[in-house]
Amino acid sequence: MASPKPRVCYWFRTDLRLHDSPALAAALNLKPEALFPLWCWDPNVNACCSLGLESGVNRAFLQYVYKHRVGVHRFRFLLESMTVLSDQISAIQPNSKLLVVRGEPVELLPILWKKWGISHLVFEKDPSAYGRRRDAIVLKAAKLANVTIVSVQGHHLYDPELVTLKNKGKPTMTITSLQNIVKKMGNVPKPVASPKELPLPLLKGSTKTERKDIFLELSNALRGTPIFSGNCLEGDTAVDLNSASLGGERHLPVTCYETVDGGDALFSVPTLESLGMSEDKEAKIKGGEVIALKRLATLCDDSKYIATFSKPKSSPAQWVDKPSTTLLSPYLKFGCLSIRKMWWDVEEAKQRYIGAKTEPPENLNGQLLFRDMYACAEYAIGDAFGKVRGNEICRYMDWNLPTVYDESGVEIVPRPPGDSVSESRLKAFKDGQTGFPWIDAQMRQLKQEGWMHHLGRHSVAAFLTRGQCWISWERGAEIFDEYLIDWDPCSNPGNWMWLSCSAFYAQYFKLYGLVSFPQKYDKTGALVRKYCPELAKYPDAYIYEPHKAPANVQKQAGCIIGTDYPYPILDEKNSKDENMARMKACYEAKFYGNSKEVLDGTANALIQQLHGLKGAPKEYVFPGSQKSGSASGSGKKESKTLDGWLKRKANSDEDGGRKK
DNA sequence: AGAAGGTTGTTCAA
DNA sequence: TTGAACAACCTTCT
Repeated sequence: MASPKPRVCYWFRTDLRLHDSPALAAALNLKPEALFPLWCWDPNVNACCSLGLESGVNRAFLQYVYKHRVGVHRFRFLLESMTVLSDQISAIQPNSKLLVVRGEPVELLPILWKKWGISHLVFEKDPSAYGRRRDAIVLKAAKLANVTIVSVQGHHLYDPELVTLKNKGKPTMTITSLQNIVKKMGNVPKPVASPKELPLPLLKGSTKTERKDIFLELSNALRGTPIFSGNCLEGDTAVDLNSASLGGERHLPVTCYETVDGGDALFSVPTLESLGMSEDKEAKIKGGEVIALKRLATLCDDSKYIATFSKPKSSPAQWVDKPSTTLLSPYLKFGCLSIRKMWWDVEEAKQRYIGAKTEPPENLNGQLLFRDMYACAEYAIGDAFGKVRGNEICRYMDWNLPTVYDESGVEIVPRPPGDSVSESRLKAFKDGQTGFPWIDAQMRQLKQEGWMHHLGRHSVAAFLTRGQCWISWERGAEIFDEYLIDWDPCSNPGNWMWLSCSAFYAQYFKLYGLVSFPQKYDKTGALVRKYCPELAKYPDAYIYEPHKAPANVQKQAGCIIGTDYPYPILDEKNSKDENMARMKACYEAKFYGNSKEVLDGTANALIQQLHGLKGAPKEYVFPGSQKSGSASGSGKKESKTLDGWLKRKANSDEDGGRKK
């Protein structure tokens, strides 16, 4: 007896493209009689599917949701990418498009399978810890529903699962070790052809031919499907999980979950307004496969640029309008651009160039290998990769503002405030108000554009953690998570651990200067002038340290430090010297995220015996500054500092007592 | 066990 | 422009 023809649901998550999609090719190889291109818009985290995150299947998972922050730029980029994808589908098959359903994947998919008569669910493998956990649940549901799941690697050069297997389950901690492993796995697979045609998303036995009728029929089949009740604004999860971190950016009512299929606009892509945010017309980095491919092609036309690219030499002092790097990371993140296509197009352009060429790890494809390295390390470590606690590769430091856990090891969300000096430094960092123009310009660009050059990320990450502020890298990673379009669950924590010398990198005596480093690339401070316009008229000599400018220079530049631009929040050199000693102590202590002393809360006391520093950092008052009228809020009263210190001390005593 | 290497520091002297 | 001192970390390879 011949088996019935497959009816395939293709679930888009990490792969918003049609070109070089091995998973989509696998779906079409099934020769399905119907193909449903699906996107599940998750109510708990909104963008969670694409972000490789867990949906709110139960309360334990919601813990993760609380921690997740998505700013307006990433939402916008995602919606644009979905719209372009839908248009690309319609360009091949005018009577099909991206079918966006609003609801929990785990709840909605079984309903769709049944009502649309689906036999196969096909998707690109999501190797992140959360993706794996979500897909394991979907797999169970599929077994019950007798639906076959086909999952195909496509988000990385090599399958992190296979690399980890070859590495005996260990995380890849250096780029050379990754290179040695993948050398034995053969070449990066060549891109597969884009589909020329797509089957229609027709119900069983349907005779519909008109576009609108087809979608109406699909919608009618879903009639009576309960609207997902877990809207983040209701019930006992009554925290607007994203809005809380949007810094007031959300000011419209969230309406995107009022229907399962988008109502009259059948299966439409949600609008930014329906997420409670307003349209951003100034946005420079636009989503979608079409722009991604065009950008890659333009870059590859310049074979000299491709063949001689060297990351350490690319300038972090050039900004998003004319970056020294490719600006392709947002497209790789959402799968608008296939990483294998990029790899081979870059190789081809490199072949074309005559002359001295760069090689991995410094060259472009070397950068792609780093992305794989972090993905493989995350695969081996699992959930703990994105945090300190429980993370076996993450060296433990007695950071200020650590993530706080209750007695049973559950994260307390939202995080209780830490010492007031560190809290105000963290806020100044996030807002680009530290009084260090190089840091402030980078951070303001991040917030404004959703992007920062890789070496700029290095500068600000080192500054916030081991360099100056001694604030936990988890706080910095959260800010990046909120603002970066290209935020990735592997690369971002990985790089924060790198820069804070928690993992992957250990030469803590090498540190970026807040003046020397940017001066290497640009003595005129163009990036500062662009993103800190109040400093635009400062002479080059003071552009990276305006607080050193004499009063008459400040006056002439029309920007008085302490009034129009903040005093530095700390002394760069003093904090650097102190923190190097702290790093030495932490390295001596040899605690990791999974050490007993970390889990039982005794690690800090032991480390502090080694470096001799106790309590919260002292408020820094810029020498000669007036106590009043400070823009950065420096110049707080001494008693307040002492207050914070006492409070922290009381807290830590209590913690110690409780945990022993 | 010891040496070499590690994508991407700074400062100063020659 | 190049190289050494700074103070000395880690992982990987032999």
